[in-house]
Amino acid sequence: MSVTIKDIARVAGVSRGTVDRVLHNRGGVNAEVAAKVREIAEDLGFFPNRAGKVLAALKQPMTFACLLPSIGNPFFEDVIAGFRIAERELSDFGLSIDIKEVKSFDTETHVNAIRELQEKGYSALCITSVDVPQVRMALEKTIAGGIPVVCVNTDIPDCGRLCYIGPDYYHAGKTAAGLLSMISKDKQELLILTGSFNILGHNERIKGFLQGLKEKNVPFEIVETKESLDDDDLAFTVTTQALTMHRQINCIFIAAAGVEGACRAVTKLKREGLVKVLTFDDIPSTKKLVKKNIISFTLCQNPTQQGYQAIQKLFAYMIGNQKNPPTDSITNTIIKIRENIED
Amino acid sequence: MSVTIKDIARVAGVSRGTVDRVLHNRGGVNAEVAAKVREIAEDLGFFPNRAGKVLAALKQPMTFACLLPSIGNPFFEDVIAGFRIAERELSDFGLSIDIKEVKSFDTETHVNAIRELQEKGYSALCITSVDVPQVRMALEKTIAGGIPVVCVNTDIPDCGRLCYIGPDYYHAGKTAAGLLSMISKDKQELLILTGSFNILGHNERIKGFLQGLKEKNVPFEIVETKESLDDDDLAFTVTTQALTMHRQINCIFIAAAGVEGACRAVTKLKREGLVKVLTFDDIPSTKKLVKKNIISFTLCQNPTQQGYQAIQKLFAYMIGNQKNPPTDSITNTIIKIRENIED
DNA sequence: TTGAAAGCGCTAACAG
DNA sequence: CTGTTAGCGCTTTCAA
Repeated sequence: MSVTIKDIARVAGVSRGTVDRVLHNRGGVNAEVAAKVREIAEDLGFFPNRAGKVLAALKQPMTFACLLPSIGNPFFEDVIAGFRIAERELSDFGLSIDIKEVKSFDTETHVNAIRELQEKGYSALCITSVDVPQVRMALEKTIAGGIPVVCVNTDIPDCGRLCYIGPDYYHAGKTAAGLLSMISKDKQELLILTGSFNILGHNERIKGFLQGLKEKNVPFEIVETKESLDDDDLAFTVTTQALTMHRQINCIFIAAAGVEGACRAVTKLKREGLVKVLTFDDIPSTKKLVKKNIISFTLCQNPTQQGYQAIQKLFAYMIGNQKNPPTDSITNTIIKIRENIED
Repeated sequence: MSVTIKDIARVAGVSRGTVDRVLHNRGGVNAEVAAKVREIAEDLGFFPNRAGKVLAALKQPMTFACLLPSIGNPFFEDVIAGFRIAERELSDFGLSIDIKEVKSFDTETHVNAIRELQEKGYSALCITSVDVPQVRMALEKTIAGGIPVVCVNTDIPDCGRLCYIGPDYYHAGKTAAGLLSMISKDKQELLILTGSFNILGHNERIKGFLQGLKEKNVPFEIVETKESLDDDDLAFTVTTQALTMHRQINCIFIAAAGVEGACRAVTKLKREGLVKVLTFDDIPSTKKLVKKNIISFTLCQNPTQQGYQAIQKLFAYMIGNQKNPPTDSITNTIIKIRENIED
């Protein structure tokens, strides 16, 4: 049995209330007494018991708010699923979760959403947003107001967030290059399709991909680079144009959404098998295309784990689990081909 | 705030003690009263609060025993790491873990180990063993004696175990075939290296691999099939022999341990690049060989997760988390190449 | 500035 | 057969 505040109180010759006050820096304790208590706690190797804390905390239930640019983006469904799993597991520890969904990565929308959540008095925030000054400032203010924040899927460094849970985009791009170098030794005539030139993650994937090709000595040429704005119809249009104009294209690297649209163009032009398609994530439409062999492989980032871990880490922090202080958690780059796409 | 036994007691007009007795089928309660309590609990949607249970359970701390054939097999180090992570997380819920390591899959050793653990009075067992009648009987007896059992990594069905946590070996073999079909269209002249013809998992991997090749219409011939007994030196010997006798071999499928030995043979005979090597798991020596491009890819099964989940599930069951009754959990088939081997 | 006590939800020991 | 009570570790409130 491990050491409790009761033990500390006994050894220090004070009451449990006093120990509690000291350990939470709640003030109103004689400095000498406080020092003594702290020393004893240290000596005895005291760690608060989570079960006790949780039980006591039940009187003031917690609610976390999650902000996601998920409207119209199926990718986030799995992140939300992760949130919900964690919520269910932690529900009888007094936790509940509200999810605020917005459309797109528009700065103003995000800033407003963050303000709104701050004002509503949530216990903590879990957000996917954009790393721009306005958002960062809004977050800094929230955090200064005592509301901890974790970033999921997209990091916003230097705003005082607790930690980041999500993928390493650059590395994922590089892995795509590694795999491509295994499945083909030909010169790669590339069509690069990105969501937006303004989104860091997409750019990082492309950078990693090109760097990986260089390191692997894969001969390649970038025939075209296009934005899809994560829209399937636009992706269809630009892909059709590119494939028609440049018959030599034999590989499409899709750094973002728009996968279904681009693949529609490939099949419409009857280029299946002639053009390799490399993608990210495994939303339902992408899964289907992997199964149909239109997509060679897709690199996934464990969205459900991201959501799950974010909530768990936040909760552990709130409850004061000092054994595991929050640290960044980079999700693995998971290679999926036809055979393991349903895992 | 959710419904508690206190609520049930109040509504039923009985004491909390009685409710507790009914809910735990501990007997000694008037049948009518019991029925009424049960009905009310059902109506109110009662789920016991884990924090409360855990706190009360602290008076009788639990110890789980884990049985692993891990001596001399580095694969299990990650499984053990998973055990330890779970133990740390659950330590202030009163859990501790003892690990019993044995060498090899010898039946008698396992039966004796199981008997020993049973007699030592552990709260529950978490085992990796062999699916043979003697072991199954030993487990049935343990379970009948009230000690729940989960199987990790290797299943032993029909013995009354709570659940299985581990890979789908057949499926992993099939995935290897899928990947191979992507990286090479040539006829595959195969050397198949297995650990033992008696170990189900190894056989399943081979079956899945061959079935996968057929489905993908990959032309192939099995030049040789050899046992390594999971021993690197033996693997080196048989691989050297096979590669020397049959110069046409261009692909080695290693269904078990012995990876380092087989690869040593490949480099010694200067066949790197000419012979593709396909392996499973990512023990340190395998990682190195993937980085050196000797191994084309290796298929992993998340051993750390296996260990972690096994303990978590067992604990959840013991504490009576009725929201998630224990179910099998098949770990993903994780493809690792040079670029993501360090994930 | 400090102590004492109540209570979070549950279990178990003891009375009756 | 059933109720009462104490207590798991912690927080919080009320007194002093």
